[in-house]
Amino acid sequence: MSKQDNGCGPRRGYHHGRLKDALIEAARHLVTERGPAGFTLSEAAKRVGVTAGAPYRHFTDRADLMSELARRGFEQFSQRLERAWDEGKPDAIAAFRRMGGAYLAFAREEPGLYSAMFGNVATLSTPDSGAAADRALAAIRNAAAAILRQHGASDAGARDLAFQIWAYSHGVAMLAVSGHLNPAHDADPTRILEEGARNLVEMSIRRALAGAPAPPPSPWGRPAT
Amino acid sequence: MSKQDNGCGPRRGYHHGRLKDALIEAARHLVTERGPAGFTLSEAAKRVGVTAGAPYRHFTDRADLMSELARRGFEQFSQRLERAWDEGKPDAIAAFRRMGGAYLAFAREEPGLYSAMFGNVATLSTPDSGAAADRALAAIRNAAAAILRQHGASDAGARDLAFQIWAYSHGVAMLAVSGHLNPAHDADPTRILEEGARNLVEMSIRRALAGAPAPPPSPWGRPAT
DNA sequence: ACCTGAACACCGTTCAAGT
DNA sequence: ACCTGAACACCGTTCAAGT
Repeated sequence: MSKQDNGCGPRRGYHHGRLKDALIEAARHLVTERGPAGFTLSEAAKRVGVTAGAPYRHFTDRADLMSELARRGFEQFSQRLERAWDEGKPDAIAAFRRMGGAYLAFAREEPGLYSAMFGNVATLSTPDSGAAADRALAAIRNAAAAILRQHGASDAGARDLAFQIWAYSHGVAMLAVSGHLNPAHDADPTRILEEGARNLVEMSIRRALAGAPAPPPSPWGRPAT
Repeated sequence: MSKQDNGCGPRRGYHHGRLKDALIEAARHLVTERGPAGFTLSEAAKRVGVTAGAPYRHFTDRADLMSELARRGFEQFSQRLERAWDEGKPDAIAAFRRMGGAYLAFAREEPGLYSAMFGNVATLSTPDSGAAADRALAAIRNAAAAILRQHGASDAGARDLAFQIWAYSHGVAMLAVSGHLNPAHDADPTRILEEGARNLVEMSIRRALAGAPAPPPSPWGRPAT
């Protein structure tokens, strides 16, 4: 690897060497700077010093590159969630709160990447990126099950709790990233996420301990007696 | 209005007459068919039988049209939420559940429009569309306050509950629309929304009745005793 | 006041030709 | 095997010119 560069910036020789990685890296930067819609294949190619047609040797089209970017995003995302969880130490509740913080932090640090990951259906519905997304959900489900068990409840409701926590985190993250939830308006995303997640978890524990894993569709407001 | 058409399809005379409305209507269809990213100013112009430059007599640019589309979307959205709420009849809980159903139904019936509304920050951050969005949130907050009051609690926590419900509904709606939450995978969006929203509401009532409107940041899992 | 027509820069994509 | 160069259709945007 004497004639090729480090993957960032134009290269010298005729062949690039690591064009695929370099393009994805450039795409990540573009998406961070200008959002998923602002990303352009041509500009990514130009940034790594290559012609507009060159990417088609490595990706079938623009959507394919986006999908690969999303896949890597999900992989990184899952790792950060798992690291924050840290096997549930020192206890499931504390670890779970850390994971919630990591979720929101990722979305806010990389809003473009996060939007690309969860943006369009078609963009990321390749099998690979789907599997990576599943891993993130699995991390949440794993944590939910640990919390229920630690509180002496059956973890039968872990799946539902995980979906609730995921949807809630996603909603808070998206609203925060899109500016609908601003601290100035007395709506600090971190606080909203913490309190709502706590409510979902606590209620889930209560129901599990009450022995009604799937309460029938009755009018709510008070627990089914 | 003898020489102009009904706003859909090509017109006959030199002047269109209702170009602005016709363009927005065409945009709505395009966004429904192909998503917010698939919408093209040129095609909208072509569909209503006008040159590509004509829209610039009514909109400053593509983003301006999108913003106006989002504004109308929010207006419609707010109306549907308010209609579903129906002044809280017959009781706040039942009305609230109806509103949740209306929320999800809107997002699923008009996924493109919903994505456009909540998609990009810059796209809809005009004052007008912001105000329309606020109206939707106000409807939710109003319902939250009614629920708390009906249960003999102070409505001081209505604002927080509204944000929680909104974020949760948004998360479920987005995951459902983007295909991450599919019924086949044992994750029916309607059920997830119902159960989670119920948990948030019930927990909020419990806390309000316990007299702790804003619990301090203590490790959760059990209510602050 | 409202729209056309032509123009410009830019983008996605293809493909024969170069290394 | 990998990239260039030229080409095509398309898009956003501008603007002088038409009605």
